[in-house]
Amino acid sequence: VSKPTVHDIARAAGVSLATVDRVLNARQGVRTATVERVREAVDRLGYVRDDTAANLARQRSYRFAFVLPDGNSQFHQALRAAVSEAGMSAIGDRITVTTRLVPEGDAHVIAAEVALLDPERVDGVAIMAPETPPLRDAIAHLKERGLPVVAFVSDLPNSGCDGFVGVNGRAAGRTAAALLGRFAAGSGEILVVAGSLQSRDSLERRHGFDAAMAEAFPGITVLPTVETYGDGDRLADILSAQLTRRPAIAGIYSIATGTRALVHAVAPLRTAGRPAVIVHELTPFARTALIERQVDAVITQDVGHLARSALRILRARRDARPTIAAQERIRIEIILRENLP
Amino acid sequence: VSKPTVHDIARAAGVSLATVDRVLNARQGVRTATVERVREAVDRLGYVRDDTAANLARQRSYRFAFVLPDGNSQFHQALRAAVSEAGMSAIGDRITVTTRLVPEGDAHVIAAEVALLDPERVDGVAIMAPETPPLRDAIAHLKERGLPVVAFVSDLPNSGCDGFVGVNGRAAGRTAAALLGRFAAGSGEILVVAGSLQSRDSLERRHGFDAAMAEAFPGITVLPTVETYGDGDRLADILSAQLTRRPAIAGIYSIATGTRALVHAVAPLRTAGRPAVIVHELTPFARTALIERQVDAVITQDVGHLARSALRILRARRDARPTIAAQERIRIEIILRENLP
DNA sequence: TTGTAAGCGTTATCAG
DNA sequence: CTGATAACGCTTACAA
Repeated sequence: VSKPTVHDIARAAGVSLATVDRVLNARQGVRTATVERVREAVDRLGYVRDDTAANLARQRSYRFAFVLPDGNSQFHQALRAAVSEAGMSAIGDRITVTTRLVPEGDAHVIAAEVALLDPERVDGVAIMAPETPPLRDAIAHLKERGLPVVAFVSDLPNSGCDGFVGVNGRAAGRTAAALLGRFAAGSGEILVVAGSLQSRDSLERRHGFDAAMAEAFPGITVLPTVETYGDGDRLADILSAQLTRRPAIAGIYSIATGTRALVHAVAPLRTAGRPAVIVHELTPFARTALIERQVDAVITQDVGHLARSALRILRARRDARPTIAAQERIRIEIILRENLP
Repeated sequence: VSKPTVHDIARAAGVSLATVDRVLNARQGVRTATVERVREAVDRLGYVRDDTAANLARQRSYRFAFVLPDGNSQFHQALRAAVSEAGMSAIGDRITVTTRLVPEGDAHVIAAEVALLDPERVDGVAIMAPETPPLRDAIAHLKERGLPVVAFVSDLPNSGCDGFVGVNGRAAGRTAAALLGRFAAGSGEILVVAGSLQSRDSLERRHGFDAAMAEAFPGITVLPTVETYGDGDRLADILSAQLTRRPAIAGIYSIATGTRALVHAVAPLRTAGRPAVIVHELTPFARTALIERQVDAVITQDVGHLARSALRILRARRDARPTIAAQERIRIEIILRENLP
């Protein structure tokens, strides 16, 4: 009662191993009648390909390149660490990962770096970068050469990528709103703070946040975004001014980078957990802030999951196989002090 | 520059394949000097064994058995579906999964079923059942025969299992408390409802819930548990009586089974989302209730992740390999309407 | 104590 | 269009 192999199929269908292999891998050059005969044998015997044997024979190796921003925020660091770790533990599966760091804002340098990827030496690419015309061109160029490309963390909806590994920004913003609206008991004012509001991600979050607030918490007023441009002192000044001048402020939402400065500025002004504070990305800093009750909730995504998922998708694309959708969907996670992993 | 193989090692050490295999697998019958020579070659060339090839040659297959309760709640159904699905997609990795359903409460029948598992025909076992003396004995018996056993969903801390795949019940209860306390704005009364409060899981959740409430929300009173024993009408009566008699009720926590009856009873009595309702396990029913705003949050665990993790751990144990701890940690997930997967 | 050779279940390269 | 036949990297009788 052991599992049927290609030999069994070949015998049952009265053909050779090679022919079985051809229909199994949808190669051409087989008569339709023969294809049918093999197909029939396959599902009569309940054949399933042994992937480990297949991989062994295929001798295929997967060289994947990640293009990541060189930013030195804790989130960026965690992301790079996760990619590198996923790469390490995937080496047993014949996959090797290389990472190219690119300057965060420079569209041309990024595009140039992507264009530099040699389809002879790379089997797939994951890119985390803002979508720009030069980048689109560079990606199109890679795809012409048959390279699978996935958007990583930030979506690239108009670049014809083979997939997006990350979360929906609007939904993430909506989630923050639902939580903060309740934490603020449905009334008062909300301060939204951003290191800078340039990125598409922040904008999407902001849209989702505003929409959900308007729908579910009409009693809440969301104030215009405070942008800090990385200036911690300026932020501290603004915040203390706002918080004393506007006693109705019931919640603060750190929508993008700059969480650290924000928390440092707000923490000394909080009393009995008010105003409520919600931030993005479970970095070491955010974890500490959660434990010390300086932050009430963190909306995050699992960087390990992101990295492993990108690898699985690239490999599947490379093998022209489908992926398990449910396993690859990245969750928008809500972390409180109590369910900290 | 390709990865070295046993052949390379054999050549470098001036011995045969078989000898290399012997020292690689720590088999005896090799002169110490030879062992040394091979060892030297191994780490000079940086050899790492190709596990898939090894498993292929070894013809190793993994037959894993899941012992699951036959309960017909949606959570139980989802769990069984997830196990079966994980089994399906693991068959390419030489893993075959069988499931034995056991009556939920009957310690002796469960133990008997576990004792029935034949170490000749099964390579590992995952068990979801309450911990009882007969079950402990049955597990001890399996482990004597060298079978890996993991506790699934419910921990079996005193049975000497090789691992636990699931979440910490106290932490789950704490999470519910943190959320419900805030949703209730920190004051008022909380009703805790349970289909029945027998199970260890419910007790752990309740302990965590009470502890976290007392710590963080002194202004909240948690009322004694209402047990319903599956009687929906009785529950509806109790709830409507309580809710009219006690206007201070600000939140309801469905701690275990019986969510369905609870939501049906409470929904018509809710106004403007008060009292807040939190339940466990993201079943199809809970999902609908979330969407229709009859429930405010669901504390859950990913059943697909549970099943796949159990499989990975059993396989690793069987191969005497370590597991990636971070990947196997099951998260306590908080699901709102906005971050519904 | 060591070596030889035949697999494991696929895929790939040739001829026919 | 189809079929032998040789890999892939490792394990494992069986011999020496």
